[in-house]
Amino acid sequence: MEIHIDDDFDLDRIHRSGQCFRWQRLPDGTFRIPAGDRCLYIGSRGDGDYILDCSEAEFDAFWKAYFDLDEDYAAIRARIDPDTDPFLAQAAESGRGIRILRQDPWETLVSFIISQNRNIPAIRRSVELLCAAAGQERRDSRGETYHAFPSPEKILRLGGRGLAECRLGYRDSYVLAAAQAAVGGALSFGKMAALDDEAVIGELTKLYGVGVKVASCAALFGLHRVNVFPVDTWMKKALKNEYPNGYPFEKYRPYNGVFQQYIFFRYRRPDRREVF
DNA sequence: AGGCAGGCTTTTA
DNA sequence: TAAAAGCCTGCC
Repeated sequence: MEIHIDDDFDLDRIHRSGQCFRWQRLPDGTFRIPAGDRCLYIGSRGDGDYILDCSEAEFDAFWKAYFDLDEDYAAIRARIDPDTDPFLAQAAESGRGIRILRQDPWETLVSFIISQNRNIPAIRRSVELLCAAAGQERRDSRGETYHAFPSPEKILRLGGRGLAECRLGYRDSYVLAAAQAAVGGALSFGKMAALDDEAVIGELTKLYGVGVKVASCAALFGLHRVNVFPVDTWMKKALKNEYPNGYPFEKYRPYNGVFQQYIFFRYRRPDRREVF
């Protein structure tokens, strides 16, 4: 099917924004996007026109929400006053087209547990190894195989020995603990719907191996808490350099998480070997 | 109590 | 050798 998108929407920038680790950019510029147990091919035809390999019914039922297409990101960017915050205005311009995807909470949590103390290529590799080891094998519309992201049960079944082959290092016990919590009921994303952002992060940081940073990423990218502002090593540098007198969180509510993505995108120095 | 140093796996510049 | 979208433990 084909769609037209007027609002900010830049697949390449979303791919490089560090919120998703399974997207692949094919040589022809098309993106292959495994998400949950689905896989989409989407390509730009220019002028906001896109071609997708799914039906309109599947687009309406899943991908429209996945890309957060009901949100007006141009309007969010317009909240920035370039005269009072020139750095953020510049960052938003460099990241124009980034959207906060509505990714699966479990997949997002595990991906960001895996992310700690690693660079993005290494994260991608481990996530793919995990999916290949424990995720259900499927075929996309081109007949290529891909693997769904494994459920907590499947990760438990894989066990510590299988996880070790995913090169998670010391993080494998964290992933296992999260899977146990999910199966045992201690971790329930459904119950978090009633909680405010702070309480959500409080719940997530109860998990072994999940600190404030990973919990913030899971909340922002997996639970779409768009006011949550993850602070990692890059953001620390950015805040120190650009906002020595403090960052105006109150001013940018309730979209602090969106602006965090612009700043992160502007500030992060990608590894030279990152192939996009 | 809350802050801090050191350790933890793996990979790559 | 150091650093990479960190977190845990132990010590003070």
